[in-house]
Amino acid sequence: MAGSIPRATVARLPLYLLCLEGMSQAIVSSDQLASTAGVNSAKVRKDLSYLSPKGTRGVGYDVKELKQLIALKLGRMASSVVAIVGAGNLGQALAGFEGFSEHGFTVAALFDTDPAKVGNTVGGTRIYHLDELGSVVAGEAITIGMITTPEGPAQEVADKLAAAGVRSILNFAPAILKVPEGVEVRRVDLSTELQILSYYLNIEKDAAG
Amino acid sequence: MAGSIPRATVARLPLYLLCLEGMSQAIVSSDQLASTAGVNSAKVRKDLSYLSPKGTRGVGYDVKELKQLIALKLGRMASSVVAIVGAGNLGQALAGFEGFSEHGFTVAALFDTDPAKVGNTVGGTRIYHLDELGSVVAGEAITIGMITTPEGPAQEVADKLAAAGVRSILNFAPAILKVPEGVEVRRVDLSTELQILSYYLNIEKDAAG
DNA sequence: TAGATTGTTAATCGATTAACAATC
DNA sequence: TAGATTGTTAATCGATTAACAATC
Repeated sequence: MAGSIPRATVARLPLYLLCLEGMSQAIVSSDQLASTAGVNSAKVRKDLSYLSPKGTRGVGYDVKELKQLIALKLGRMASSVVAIVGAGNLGQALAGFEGFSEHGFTVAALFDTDPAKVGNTVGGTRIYHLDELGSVVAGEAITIGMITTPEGPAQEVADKLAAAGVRSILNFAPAILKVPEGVEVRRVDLSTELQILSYYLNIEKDAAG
Repeated sequence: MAGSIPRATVARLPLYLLCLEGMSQAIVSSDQLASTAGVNSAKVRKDLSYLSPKGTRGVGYDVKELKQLIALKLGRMASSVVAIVGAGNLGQALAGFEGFSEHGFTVAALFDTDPAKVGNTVGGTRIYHLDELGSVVAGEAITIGMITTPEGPAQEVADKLAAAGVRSILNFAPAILKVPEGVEVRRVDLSTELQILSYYLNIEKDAAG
């Protein structure tokens, strides 16, 4: 079963893909990939073994084959359609982010409640009113939702996304969302990241001082 | 020594803080905090025990006291000064992100190489030329750098930040950065997050179909 | 005292990695 | 065959959590 890949391994697959994309060679060894990715080579081999063995002993892995295999496992072959809720600075920035299309994601719609924004387009993507969420999600076959609203409306937006059938949410709002069973939420909290950085900055100072 | 707090615990402290900030009550039990944060209550108690015991048996934790204690441990009492390199959509969005100032971070400068942007201000923050990085970092006492450039120049920017004495980098570019010993990098890769989401989206479909 | 909840121990779990047989 | 590197085992490590004595 596909679900038997450990979460830690799944989280590293995009990293390996990123490393492979920057390589010009045809064959790569686990040692090379490991040092590029900054991890242990045994870990690389173990991680890749979940994909079904694709390396050649004594030689290494075929870069092109490996890229396809990882992309396939990540479900990237069938392009996913994304909606962004919250057409503020961050939402608009994400709507224009080229990295998404490079990895098989299409931003099909932005949503907001501001009448001054609704109806406009950002980089070719139309801004709809939040009330239209249900019909647009269905019409555009949207499977991933990104929440870029402030903290206040985040939970309500999550509820609407879940009700519309969206099962994957990437949450940029500084809020802990309650969602029904079966909905996967990943939180990307910029101040959390900064606070973690800040902690290590300070213990370094302590150690030095 | 401060560094003896496990990395997994450090990564959860901002989450607890976020949960506590949303609470109106004066006292909270590990059970309540755990269910709000979505983790096990034994984990909460263990995590908090690294801060030095602050709870009262039979009662719980004082919310206000706990907030201050976590903030203190995270080094947030002394506000950190941030530079953002790359004044594109994402960089400008981050420069205007209120969440930073709410958590004791000040964005002191943006950097870019585009002559059309240099000299402008975004939400009160000035855009400098990348060549001025060294002097501005020193002058503004910048300790954290955020890289919001495309993949191409990301490594060069990291080199310049490290050379300027910045020891904490938050990297939004889809690139694996090589940095000197002692520099902490956290990568925030939006397509990585989407790919992980996409994986779980697909195994769910497999299980259902 | 009786009830509640912490702080901590010890068992468990899962992830990491050294080591090496398999094999190209 | 000799050299290299995979795939996998088994040991190790660190994080999680059930359980409970301590104690408010």
